[in-house]
Amino acid sequence: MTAPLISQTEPELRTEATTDIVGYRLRRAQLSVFQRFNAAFEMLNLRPAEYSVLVLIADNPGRKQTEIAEILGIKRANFVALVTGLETRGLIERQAAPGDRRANALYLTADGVKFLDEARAIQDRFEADCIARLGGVERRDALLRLLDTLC
Amino acid sequence: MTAPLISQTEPELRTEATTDIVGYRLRRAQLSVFQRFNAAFEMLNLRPAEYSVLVLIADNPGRKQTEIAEILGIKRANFVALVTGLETRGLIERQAAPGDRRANALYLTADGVKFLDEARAIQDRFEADCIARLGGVERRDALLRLLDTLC
DNA sequence: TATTGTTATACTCTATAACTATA
DNA sequence: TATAGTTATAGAGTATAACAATA
Repeated sequence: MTAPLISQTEPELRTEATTDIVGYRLRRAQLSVFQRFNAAFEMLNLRPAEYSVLVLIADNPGRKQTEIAEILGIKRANFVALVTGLETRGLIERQAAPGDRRANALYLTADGVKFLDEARAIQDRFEADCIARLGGVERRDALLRLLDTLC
Repeated sequence: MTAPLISQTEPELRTEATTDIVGYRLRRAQLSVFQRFNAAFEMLNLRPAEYSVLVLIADNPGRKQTEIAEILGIKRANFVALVTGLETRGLIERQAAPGDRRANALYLTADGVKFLDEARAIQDRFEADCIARLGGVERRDALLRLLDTLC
């Protein structure tokens, strides 16, 4: 019922004032999910942001770098290295944007399409695991709605 | 009902495949909450991790550096600079730990206690704002439960 | 031998300023 | 003059290895 007055092992720390806080729990959950994501994508050597970029390019071929970066909240200066990395791996291409010679239009390569097929399969399994942990699709949707109110 | 076949402004990007994902929404919500936290604590010049450290020391005076660091998931090597920063500001003290001359026992100073009073007041208002955004304490609790399943 | 605090180091992510070529 | 991409740079946060003092 109550804690023993004298603990024989290490006395527990009082953590409620720090841990019963929305921001703290959000951070811990996000770190945990990203760690599992990185483990799942270790063989593909793909970061969460890189996965998002590939999917966005696949679903919106020919868009400019800045457009893709903006959606993900990545500064265009920091987006350069990310795009260069994916291009060096042969997954995407920078092409001349029609009508604006300053801009790069982004496209998946054939290798990028194949690679993304694998990545999407892994992500689908990963998302299914998240949904299972949450206790079903309804609870996943409830979580997303709650998270949106915090943005 | 449906989108116009020809858009007169910028055609919208398809983002569902990236944005309807637990990890992505978690990251966006966490960044948003931390940005507001940092804005609220700008006048106190206090980071989220620093606030947590002060609260943990206040509620567990005399604990060793490693104990506090472990709870927050901070490597003890990285914890040194954080503790030194708070000590340099006169908010906490490293004292000799009784019974173990290797360890530092952490305590709030008198200034630290006063400072933490202010910080706690700000945090209480901040948490109340989070609860209001979420739509009440029940929904906040529901969110925390859902987040825990992901850890 | 193992642990505490520490230093050094490196890698990621993020933020800003400034340059170039185009618009 | 403004914008797209780029470079350089600096600051957080995080990770590992290694050392001295102590257990």
